[in-house]
Amino acid sequence: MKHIKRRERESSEIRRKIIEAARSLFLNQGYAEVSMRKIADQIEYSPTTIYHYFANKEAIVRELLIEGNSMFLQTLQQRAEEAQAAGLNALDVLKTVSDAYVRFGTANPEYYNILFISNLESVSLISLIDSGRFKGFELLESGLKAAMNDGSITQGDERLIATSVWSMLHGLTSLLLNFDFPTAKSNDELISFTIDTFFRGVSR
Amino acid sequence: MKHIKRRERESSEIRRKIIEAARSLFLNQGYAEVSMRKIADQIEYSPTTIYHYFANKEAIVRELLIEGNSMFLQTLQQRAEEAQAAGLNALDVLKTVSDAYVRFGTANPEYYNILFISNLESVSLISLIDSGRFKGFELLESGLKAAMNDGSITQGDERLIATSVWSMLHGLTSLLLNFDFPTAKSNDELISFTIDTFFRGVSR
Amino acid sequence: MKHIKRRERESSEIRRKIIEAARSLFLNQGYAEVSMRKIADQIEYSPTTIYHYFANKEAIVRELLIEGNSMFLQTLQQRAEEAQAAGLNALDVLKTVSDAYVRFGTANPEYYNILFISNLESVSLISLIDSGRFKGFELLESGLKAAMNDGSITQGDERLIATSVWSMLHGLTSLLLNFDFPTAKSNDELISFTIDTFFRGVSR
Amino acid sequence: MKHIKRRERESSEIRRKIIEAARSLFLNQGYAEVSMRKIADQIEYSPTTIYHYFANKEAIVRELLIEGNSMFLQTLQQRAEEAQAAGLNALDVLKTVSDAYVRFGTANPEYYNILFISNLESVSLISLIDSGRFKGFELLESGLKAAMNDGSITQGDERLIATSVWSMLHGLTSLLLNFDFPTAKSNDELISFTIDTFFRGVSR
DNA sequence: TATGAATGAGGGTTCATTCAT
DNA sequence: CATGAATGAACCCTCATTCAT
Repeated sequence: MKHIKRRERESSEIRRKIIEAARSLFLNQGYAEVSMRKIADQIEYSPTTIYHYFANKEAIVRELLIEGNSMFLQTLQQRAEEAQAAGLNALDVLKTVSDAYVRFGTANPEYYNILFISNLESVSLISLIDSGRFKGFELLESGLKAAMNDGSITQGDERLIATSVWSMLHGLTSLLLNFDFPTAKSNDELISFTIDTFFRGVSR
Repeated sequence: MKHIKRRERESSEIRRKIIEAARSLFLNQGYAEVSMRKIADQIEYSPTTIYHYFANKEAIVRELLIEGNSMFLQTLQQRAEEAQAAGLNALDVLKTVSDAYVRFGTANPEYYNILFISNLESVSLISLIDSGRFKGFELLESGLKAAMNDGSITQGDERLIATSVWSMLHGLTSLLLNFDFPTAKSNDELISFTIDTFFRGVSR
Repeated sequence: MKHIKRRERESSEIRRKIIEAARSLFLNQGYAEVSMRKIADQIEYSPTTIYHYFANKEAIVRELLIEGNSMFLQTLQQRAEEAQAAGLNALDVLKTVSDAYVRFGTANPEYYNILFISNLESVSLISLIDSGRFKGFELLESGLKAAMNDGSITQGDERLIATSVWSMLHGLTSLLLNFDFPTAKSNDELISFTIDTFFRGVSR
Repeated sequence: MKHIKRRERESSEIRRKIIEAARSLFLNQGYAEVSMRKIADQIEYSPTTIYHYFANKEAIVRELLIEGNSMFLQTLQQRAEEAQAAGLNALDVLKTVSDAYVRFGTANPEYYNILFISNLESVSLISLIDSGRFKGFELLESGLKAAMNDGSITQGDERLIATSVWSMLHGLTSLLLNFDFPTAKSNDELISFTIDTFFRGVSR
């Protein structure tokens, strides 16, 4: 009985509305500035109603975080597989994934920001350790290892290099999200130039 | 308030205390979590007193932003001059400045975060356009131009490259600030590895 | 609700569950801290369901009060009868009942507290006048009369003496319930000492 | 400077009003039913104002508790001293103090209830251990010891006897507070009868 | 029968801010 | 110059309860 209850509630339309409202509000105003009332107002329900679907404010962000993380990871993995299927070499696969990282972040600012801004104790803990923010990291590490093995990049500590790559990608994404650069064209250029430059730096 | 000269007010000791308390609180708790009362408590004055020195909460952040920006720029410029005085070539000067960027950011998280996190309408606007966050950028651009001229890096659009460098540096700083990496030693490694890698990518 | 006979509803299993959950919750958390939702959660039904069986929160307490009162009375009567059957004299019967009073109270804190703490207007009114909290009192009065008649205690206003005994017993119970006294052994000692002392005071 | 601030605030008239309003509300409605808003309404100030004088709701009860406790103790001590000064023997002093206990409780129901009902973690802890609810108890113990020494009551474990006396007194007070007994006259009778009876039970 | 949906009222509390002194 | 007093608005959240199904 409980399962039915839960499933029904999880697929509820209102639940969806709440999540969507929250996503857009969190994006535009930040976690602290978003109140349950604001979410309620946006979906035109009473604040109390929200508590039928989520235990508290944090639960909403947690859901968004998990959702965002899962989408993020899925996107990266898919792009990686496509690239491999297309016969790209390890280095080009890495570049493709890197590109996908930045593009996901800039295309889904609401998720990317939640993913990285969350100061929420429980959320951070869960997410960081548990919910696989590092699975994307592992993808990176294994990609690097493959590229080292096929000789396209120099040998080295793959954990260090992966962190370094991540820094670059996060910086790119973050800047693109937070500053208005002139044109979309220059964004593309910036992304590919930065990625190319970095990987040229570790290439043989 | 009327018969006090502006200079006097600005150099007041209490004003200093407010700024310092705010800086440390913003750092530890984030903008949204810091209240006027908390600042007042910390400096052991009444909340009202703060309003003698600042029109409102935002004015405090604005001041911090300006202060932080100025310190940031000064630090970068100083390091650049030192490096030039020491006879380093253009590329090494660039690397030195880059290193200084990350180190300032990680050593002064209170400023760096305010500089970049500010969702404050007026602050962001002012800061970006007005208060010269781009002066640091110009430093970068001119450094790159010099390196192109002396042939240590490849020719290219210096605006694009500067943005790219900035991305990398911001990503590094941001990650170092927001995640706990194992040891300080690995931080140093990460910084120099990333910077070296990037510049190797644009080197001849 | 209409086509169900009252008896059926009253003997429903869910009804029982509600009462039991409420009893234990009231005990552990106090009336004000217990919510319909908490009761519902405990029995794994929806809050709404409770309203099929009870008009409101107060009705639940009222029921508990009546139930507790009946159990209390029954226990006291049974002990009195047992004591008489065992051939104890009137004074010893009184002591036995007194002992039973305190033991019931400490063994069933959930009932005892509801019986005496209820600030609920309607509950208090009903209970005091209606629901026979005084039947226990009558038991006491008749026991005292018997002891006066057989000469084991001094003559006197039995209503006054009964109230006095009740005070003592309530005080004992209340203290034992609300304060943690060192050991169970000392509890027994305290009970028998107090009862003995009091009755020695009215003995011939 | 801080001391002045504090002293001024502690002697503030509004603070007094808050305490008085709270005292009467707590008495009539119980801790849980009393809200900051209700207190505020009663004194015709905004709820926020209360927070200028008390950190939170609990702090108000704590103050009442301490105040009540101190008054209670003082009353008992004073009566004990008076009795001794009047040349009463140890047993009569004990009876006088006992009488004073019940009379204080019934005359100050708001304090007595707070003193004994407080389920508040911190309040209970402090009060029970710290704030001297047991100082009254010590008074009792030393009174008993004196009476044992002068031979007016039987030898025995004074801790046990004191607890027993306390039970009786608390029971009396509690019943008198919670139930409406017919007349004031019978209250007096009940009190003296109960106390006399008990002490006759431990007399030689 | 039992429930999911929904809410208005109210809970304690914190906030930035104003104003008279 | 600094403050104490005061507040309205908002915060997250829980409550008992109703109603249609």
